[in-house]
Amino acid sequence: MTTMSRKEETTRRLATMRDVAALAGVSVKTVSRVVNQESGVSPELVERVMNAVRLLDYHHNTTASNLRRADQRTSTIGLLLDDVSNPFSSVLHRAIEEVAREHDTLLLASSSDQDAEREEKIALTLAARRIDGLIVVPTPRSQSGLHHIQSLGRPIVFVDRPAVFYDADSVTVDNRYSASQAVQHMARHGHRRIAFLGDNHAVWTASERYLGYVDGMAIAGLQLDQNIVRQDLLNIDMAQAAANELLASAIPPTAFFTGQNLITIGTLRALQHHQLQHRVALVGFDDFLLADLLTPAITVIAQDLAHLGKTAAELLFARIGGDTSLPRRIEVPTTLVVRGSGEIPL
Amino acid sequence: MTTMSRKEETTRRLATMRDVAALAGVSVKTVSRVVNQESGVSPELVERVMNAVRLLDYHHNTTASNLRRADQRTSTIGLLLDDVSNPFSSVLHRAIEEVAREHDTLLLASSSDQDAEREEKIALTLAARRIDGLIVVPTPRSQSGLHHIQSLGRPIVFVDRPAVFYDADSVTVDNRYSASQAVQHMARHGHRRIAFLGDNHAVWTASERYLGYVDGMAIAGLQLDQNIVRQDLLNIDMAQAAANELLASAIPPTAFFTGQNLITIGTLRALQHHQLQHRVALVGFDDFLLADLLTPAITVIAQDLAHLGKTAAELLFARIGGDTSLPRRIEVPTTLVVRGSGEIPL
DNA sequence: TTGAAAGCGGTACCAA
DNA sequence: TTGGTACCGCTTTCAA
Repeated sequence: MTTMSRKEETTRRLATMRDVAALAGVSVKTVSRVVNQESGVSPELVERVMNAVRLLDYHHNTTASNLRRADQRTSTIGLLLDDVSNPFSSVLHRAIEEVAREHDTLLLASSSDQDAEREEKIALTLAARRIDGLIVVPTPRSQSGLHHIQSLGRPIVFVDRPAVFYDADSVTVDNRYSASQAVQHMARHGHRRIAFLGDNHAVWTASERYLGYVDGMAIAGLQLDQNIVRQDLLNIDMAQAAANELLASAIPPTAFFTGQNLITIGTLRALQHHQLQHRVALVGFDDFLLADLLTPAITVIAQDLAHLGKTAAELLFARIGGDTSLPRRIEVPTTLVVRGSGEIPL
Repeated sequence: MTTMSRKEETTRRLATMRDVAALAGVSVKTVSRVVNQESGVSPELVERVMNAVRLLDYHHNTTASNLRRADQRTSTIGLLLDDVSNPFSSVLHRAIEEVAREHDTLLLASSSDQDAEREEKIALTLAARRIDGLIVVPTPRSQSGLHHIQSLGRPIVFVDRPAVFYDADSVTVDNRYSASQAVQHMARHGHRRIAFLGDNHAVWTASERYLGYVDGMAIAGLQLDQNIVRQDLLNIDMAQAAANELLASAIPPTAFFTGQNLITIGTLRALQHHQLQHRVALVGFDDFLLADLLTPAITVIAQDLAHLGKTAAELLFARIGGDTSLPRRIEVPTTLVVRGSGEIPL
């Protein structure tokens, strides 16, 4: 294995099929056949071509190949997430990657930061790269940007939030039902004054979870009190502040339902600050690492992200493969994971 | 905004520059100029071309464009991580994405699962796509696979672990020094019997951290005892079992230095199981969400992953931009975050 | 079984 | 300022 100097490498032109053909003394078409492992080439020629490939360190050029190819596939799909670094997105990413690998497909992953403008810009460059399809967690004001992909005729599957196009697929969880279950769970342990702390209400999941909270309160026969409802909490600190404020109020809640990961953590901080973590009940939406190691351990509604991602990816590849059946709206189930914090009695 | 039926879309051929040129009544070259925002086209023609673009819903084809382009850039870089879903990888991913965005470059991200064979396969398909460069967290037995990228003349930057090519750049943290600091920190609080729990010793970071542990013990004047050293702990459960065993032994350690995230968590579980979390000291390598919310809060050596990723990405883009200076081995500093668990006295 | 020539959708080069 | 033509590296088509 000889390693060349950087200069030599960048100077030298990469070997093409033409070069390989010349060295092997065959036509370009024959090289193409061998490289693509097509049948019907004599073993002798295969041998000669392969030798030339090794000698010249030839590397196939997918880009050029795709240009002329009949199916126009790039073996690449786009993945547009809120933020590749948050646990929700990255676990989803991994599940999708596994399915993609089975289809010999690579992922162009990007973070939209829930910004529709950024989403559109990314969609445009993905369209220019002629991706085979897109899996997207849409931003609240999505819509127009993703149209670039659709007008290419490439399928889109929406994840975590419903499709913004009537003819696209989506895979979500039943946020509303799950949330109502969480509230009823605490009501069953005697709580009547259950607070709701929620994310940006413009986000579909957040509003659905709020509706579920309302449902749950109604089903349990409890009075809704807007004084113990706080929405649009965008980070840990805001959640912590909101929880602190409620805990310090005249008639504090005896239980909390938190609509998202970071909000649960912020609430936890507030409870610890007031030394109330063993007296006030808490159920959070979304599981998180170490939830079982805290004292008390945290009861949560867990989404099966691996399932969510796998389902979305399989749906996308079915579409890429030519499945033209009616658009589907798939809902994957959640699980109430009982660990302690949600079972603290009144 | 009209939405077409799926059938119509897949049937219809996508508009090309030729189509746009025909409709606008100009040459293809003029369309190319307008689309690429080159100067020197009369405003009137720009207008006509843009109208045709909109009318035909023309989308530029990067793939075809790159084929003839002089610089042969694909505006895509590869990112090869252990596992896109683990927090370490995904935070790194995000930091790199930010820098890439400034260069209008997309990321093809993949998980190697520390498997050299998988790494090679991915490297090969990335090479075929003619990525502009690669950022990689190499697998323990890397080497040959990544050669595919190098022989293309594309730069590689190694992250978290040293370069396997003498002429490539790397960005790491000083694992050995940091680990020795952690050990000395606990020694300063009176501990003499400090256990080491480590990851797969074939992984460079793991072995460096073990060496740092040895250094730290020596500097603190403490005796090394292999009975309280456990390596090759590959997951939370193995770490938990190892810690349990040590805690139940005749002369248990009074402090633990854990070489990695999941090992810290496994050890934590064991300590909680034995109700020893307030009596046995613990410092872990790598910070993690909620480390500050546990009781006691966990003292850790934190890596600045955003800094690590940003540095690697900037280095890569410098190389892509033509920087041919000598290979660099950059080390970014770590921080000892004091939170409680590491300061439990003997 | 093998190869020659045309063409995929653009850009480079040079002439008008 | 605008356009014609060759050509990027590969696949397709069709003939030998």
